[in-house]
Amino acid sequence: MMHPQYRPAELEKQTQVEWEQAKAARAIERNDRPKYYCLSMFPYPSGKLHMGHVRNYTIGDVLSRYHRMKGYNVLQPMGWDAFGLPAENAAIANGVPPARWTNDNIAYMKKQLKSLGFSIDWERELATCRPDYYRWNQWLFLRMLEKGLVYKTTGVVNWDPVDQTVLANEQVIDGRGWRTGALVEKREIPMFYMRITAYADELLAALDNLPGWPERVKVMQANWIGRSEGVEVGFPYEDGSGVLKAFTTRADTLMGATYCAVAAEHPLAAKAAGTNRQLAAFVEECKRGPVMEAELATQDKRGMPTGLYVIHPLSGDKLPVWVANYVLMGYGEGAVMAVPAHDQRDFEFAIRYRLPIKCVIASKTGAYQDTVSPWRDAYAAHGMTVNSGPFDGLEFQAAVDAIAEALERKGLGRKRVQYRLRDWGISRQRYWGTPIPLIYCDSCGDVPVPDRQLPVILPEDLVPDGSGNPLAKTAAFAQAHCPTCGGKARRETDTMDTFVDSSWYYLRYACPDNEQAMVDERVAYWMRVDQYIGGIEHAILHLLYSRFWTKVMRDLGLLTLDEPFTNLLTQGMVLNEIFFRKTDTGRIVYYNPGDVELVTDEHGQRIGAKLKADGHPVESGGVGTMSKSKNNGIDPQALIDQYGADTARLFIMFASPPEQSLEWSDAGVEGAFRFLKRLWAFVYDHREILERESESREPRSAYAYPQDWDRLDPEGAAKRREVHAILKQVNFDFHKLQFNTCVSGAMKILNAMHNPLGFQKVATGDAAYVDGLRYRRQLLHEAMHILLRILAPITPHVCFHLWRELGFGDDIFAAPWPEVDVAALLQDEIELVLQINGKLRGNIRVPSNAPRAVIEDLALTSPTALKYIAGQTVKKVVVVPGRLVNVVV
RNA sequence: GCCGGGAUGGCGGAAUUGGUAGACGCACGGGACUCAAAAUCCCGCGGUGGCAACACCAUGGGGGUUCGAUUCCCCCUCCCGGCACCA
Repeated sequence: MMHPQYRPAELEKQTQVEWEQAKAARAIERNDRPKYYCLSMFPYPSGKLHMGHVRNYTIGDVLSRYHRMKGYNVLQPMGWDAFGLPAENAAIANGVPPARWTNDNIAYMKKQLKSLGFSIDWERELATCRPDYYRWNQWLFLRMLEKGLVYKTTGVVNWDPVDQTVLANEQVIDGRGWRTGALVEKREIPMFYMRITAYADELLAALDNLPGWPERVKVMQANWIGRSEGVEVGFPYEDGSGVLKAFTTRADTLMGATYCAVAAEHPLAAKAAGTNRQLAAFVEECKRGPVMEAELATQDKRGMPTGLYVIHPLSGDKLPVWVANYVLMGYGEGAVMAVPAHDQRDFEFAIRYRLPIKCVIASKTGAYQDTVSPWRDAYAAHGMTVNSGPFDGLEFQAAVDAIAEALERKGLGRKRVQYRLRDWGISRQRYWGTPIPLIYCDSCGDVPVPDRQLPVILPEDLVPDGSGNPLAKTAAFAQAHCPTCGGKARRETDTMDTFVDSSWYYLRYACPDNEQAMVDERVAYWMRVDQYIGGIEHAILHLLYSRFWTKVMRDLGLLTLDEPFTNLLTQGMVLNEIFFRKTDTGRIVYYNPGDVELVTDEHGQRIGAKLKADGHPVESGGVGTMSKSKNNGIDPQALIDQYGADTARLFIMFASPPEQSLEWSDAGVEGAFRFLKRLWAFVYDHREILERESESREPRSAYAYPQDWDRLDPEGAAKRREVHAILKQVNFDFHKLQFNTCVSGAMKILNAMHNPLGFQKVATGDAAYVDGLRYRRQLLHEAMHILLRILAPITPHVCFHLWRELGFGDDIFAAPWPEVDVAALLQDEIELVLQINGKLRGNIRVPSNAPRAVIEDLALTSPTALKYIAGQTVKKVVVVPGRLVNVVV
């Protein structure tokens, strides 16, 4: 018996249990149909799902279910990005080991994901904090070490002197440690790096082979890699003891170089500081420097002479070498040739320290030649070389070529490509991560842990207290035997960056149970990921590292892929309004939108907002991403509890297209709920007709269109045309991933079915009427058949249930995707828009197959056209087939 | 500063990619049902003028191409995102 009311709570629960028992989402490798790997970025198990997760995974589930119905063999897996800092912070706060906190969170969030009805193959679940996963981080690390793709060198970290611990950038607030408030120092410690720069060229070039990625992500990656072509110039030291190397993209200005500048960390600076106390103090000050990158860009250009000189490679002039705070050690050679006339930074520096300025590039108008003064700027644009001896009179490229060639002849330079991208430092002085598999022996040195000793197990019972790394204090972990000599040795206590974990998890879903190998032939079956869905915040690092990792594994012979993700969808943020009040003391207090009521005028236009609790006004701070600090979050669980998963999914998919930001609206949620109630009530009201119609059909022909549709009455035929036109549009929109209009299409079909058996010509007892009724029932049956299927990926529970309730079949997700009956779209007569001079003036009806001349004739002789043409001559008639006629007079 | 993306009713958003601007939903107004309210259902709903038929205006602002522009081109304003002493 069908219940008259839509009651999502029990319906969804019951449906989920059935799906789980039937293993409906299980993915099995098979070759009888194309595969579709649909991947959503796995969550960090922070405690409970937030709205961003719900949106992300709803998009993934809609695509998965849609493709299943389209006949694809779909894999939709889920796992946990389970290592990382928050677990350690929770441990510090609550005294619970990170492992337990993490596992509890995973259990809770998994339950939440299930309650949303996502068709996830849980048999493939993985968590990066489990040894059977992270052992392969260690294993591949060792392979990369063997290949020279991992190396060890010193790196700079943020050091909290009170806690004696390393801080992540986000733990440094205004230059102080987040817990202790102590001034953070920069420290140099040995760290492991992955040589991502070796792949810079390929990572950049291959972006062109990713048509399924959003343009902005590709641009962001390209900027991050930051390729620039230039020339490396050697400036011999005055005493002949060596050469100072500098990289420049403006070799055409080399003849205008009047000094050289090096970074504070440059060896030359250290050398000069050895004999110069003042300089040593300055170098120290620069090294400490501002922590925030933004401050770096705004600070004054300052410097100090080293007292050392270099020789200009082409002119032979003697140039002073300065230490300057605007030169970065991390880019190029950590040294620049300074051309004040043609570089704004060098210009400001030269003005400040009264260094010579020499113009060697003339502007097109010749205006920028010799005149240089403190109140004008450097001329940084390209131009013609002047004052450059043998290189005079050349345009940019010619000048660069000539100068590079001259340098090369002297062995003091060559053309070179420089990248902004730096190698990836993966060492973290943290507990909750993958142990780096290395052992330090006093007699044998750095010894990699042999494969047979993998995994290096991370102890799970430690409780960090915020000071230092607990691994280092745990003898059972830190003490080890040297694999080579067997003597006493120390184990590496640093762990890996969690970006390592997420760089290859999508491969492991294909073979999570393989204990013998990192990947196997099932990876070849499922990869590449056909659709990847996640937040734009991962546009650079995660996606770049994953691409890098894939290429490394390819070069190690483990994969045959070049790229991991074919199509990428970056979903928009979930926003909500921000409400606040300023207290007397000027402090801002935020109020949750759920506790705020809008005040409207008599036209329903909002004029303000007030707090429900006290009725006093609150101010609106516009909309912003849902966050704890702004107190504008909506708990998905409360939403599911109140309305059910289908309503939550429907609202999220309907409110805006997936790539755009989504503004929360309680009224919108109500609207989505109302639609599902209306759908339920409609099915309830027509269930008997529909069931009877189902029974009258051969099961096999349930999806095929009968041949006798032409006996449908004209009004019914129009409705049927409308349904199929909507279906056509919905198919197009699903293909575009524009789900909001897919929902609107479903709504339109229900609206079109309003009063489905109503006739204009009511002739009771008339045989024609009875016959007509039969076709109307058939039309209703077909429309519901289509409606439920296009809505099923979005609101699976209710559609699954109604499908069965109406006797359409046992499992809607085993039904094929509905196809447009092109015959339904045909009409004898069509309506064209009639324009006069491009302005809409009316409509004309023409036979659908009318030739152009007939259409023109009908248009020109129509009463509307005659009225507007009156007395004027027709210059031209534009006919757009099937759309409009434009008469130009 | 450089790069990228936007701006459409009171609101979220449509417009088959150059062809009826405002689909669908929300909000609001009117009506039906009800003793009443909620729920539900029906009708209306960009602006201005008009009793009306209808006319004019309207896709951030200004110009252009075109029979026709939300869509293409140029300039400007504002908003969002990324990068940023990158030599």
